[in-house]
Amino acid sequence: MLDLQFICENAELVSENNRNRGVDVDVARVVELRGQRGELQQHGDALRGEQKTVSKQTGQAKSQAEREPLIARGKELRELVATAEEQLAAVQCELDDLVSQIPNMSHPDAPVGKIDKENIEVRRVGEIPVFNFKPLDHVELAEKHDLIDFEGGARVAGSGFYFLKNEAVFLEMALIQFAMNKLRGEGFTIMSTPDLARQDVLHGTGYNPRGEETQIYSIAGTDLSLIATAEIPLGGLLKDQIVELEKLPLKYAGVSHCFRTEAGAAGKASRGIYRVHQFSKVEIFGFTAPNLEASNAFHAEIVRIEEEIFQALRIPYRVVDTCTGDLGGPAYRKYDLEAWMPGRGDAGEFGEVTSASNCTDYQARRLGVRTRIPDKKGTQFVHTLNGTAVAISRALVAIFENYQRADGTIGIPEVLQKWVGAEQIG
RNA sequence: GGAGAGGUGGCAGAGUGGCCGAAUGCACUGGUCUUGAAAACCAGCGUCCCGCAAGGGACCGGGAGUUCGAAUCUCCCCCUCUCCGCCA
Repeated sequence: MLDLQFICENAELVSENNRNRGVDVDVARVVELRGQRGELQQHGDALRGEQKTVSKQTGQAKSQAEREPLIARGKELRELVATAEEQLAAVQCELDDLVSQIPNMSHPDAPVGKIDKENIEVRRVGEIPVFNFKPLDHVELAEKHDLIDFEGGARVAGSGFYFLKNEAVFLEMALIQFAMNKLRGEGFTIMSTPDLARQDVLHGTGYNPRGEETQIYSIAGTDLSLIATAEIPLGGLLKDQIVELEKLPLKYAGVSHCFRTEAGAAGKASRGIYRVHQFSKVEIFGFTAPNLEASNAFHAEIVRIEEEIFQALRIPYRVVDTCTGDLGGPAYRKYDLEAWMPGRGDAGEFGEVTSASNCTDYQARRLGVRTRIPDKKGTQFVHTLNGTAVAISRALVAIFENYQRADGTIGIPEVLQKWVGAEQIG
């Protein structure tokens, strides 16, 4: 959520940003509603002020005769206040609805574009493997080595679910171990998070469980939903808290299951475990001081760590600067890592494996995470950032496909071998 | 899941219908005193909304209700603690 005052004072700028992001919100209407809200609020405040005075006088009145006209006026005021509050609530409701649709502002250097094709490749790292045989994709490899049971997953929970089997299980745990150790070494507090979250936490982090095209599974009869990422519980961790400035930045790494309905993704359905309803992920989340120097620095740190993880796994990747139309609501700037996946497309393609977003104060404003700055009155919203350390399903695709060998075996990345307890599969 | 006790400012904790945005203590900030510190004393010290400001308003877990008036009474919900049951 953007600051309402900022929106109204920079209506043209906000509208332009909306256009760049492919979002259509009537900003002029927001300005109009804000004016109405101010008037209604002052009107209501005045009525409540009188109500307060009258009720106080009623309490101090000495006789019944003195009291009666005051009580009568009080009854009138109760009606008037109720009406005023209804009007205010209606305006506030429309205002909230519009404001919540306005995306964050964008970094001035973020590429302007509508779709992911317009993202800009920043750099490539690692050697794309050349095979002297026809490489298999991860589904074929998994079948050959009995690593994933898709039929069993479908029987239990439907299409899009799967069982990991054998070395794939150890690989999952090894990737989590590896990422968590790395992050702890970088000074992060490591967490294992709830896999469910309340409605207000979902909303605060920018996820909408009720929308038509929601990615979120909801638990019937409760206000809980399955989380789509540990970003949700980690963001909610400090909901409505005031954090001391000296404690920032707060750096967390959380492992969780992630659940996604993938509604609307039917057309882009892909083979195997690239796009699934459930996977495990180690997520990075940070709260920084409320200034761009602090959050941009932490953003760079997240990207550095993500790259170091994929470098350590020896998987070739490229870094992509996400264009405005592909940023989503909360991000101010976003970098994705795309790993080389030899089994994808006709002759291999890059596929997204991580993303790193600076959400500035957009999430914090909704979540109510604030800090105090000396010499500034009141509180300021902190900046929040999130990034993927490792999404297991996507990482497995990249590992299987890049590490396959002519003899049919699959190598295991050296840094994971001590946890997997083997050097290769097969 | 059952029974009970609770949820008040940064923390502790009083407050059972108007004099309460809220006693008191601790913490914190400034000052006096002191060579300095401590102690003592004095003063200040919540968040949010509207407003250029002066100022006004909201907030005692959340929501609805009763009342001229609710931290205080009623109902629903959430959370915490204790005990019992169940259970990884």
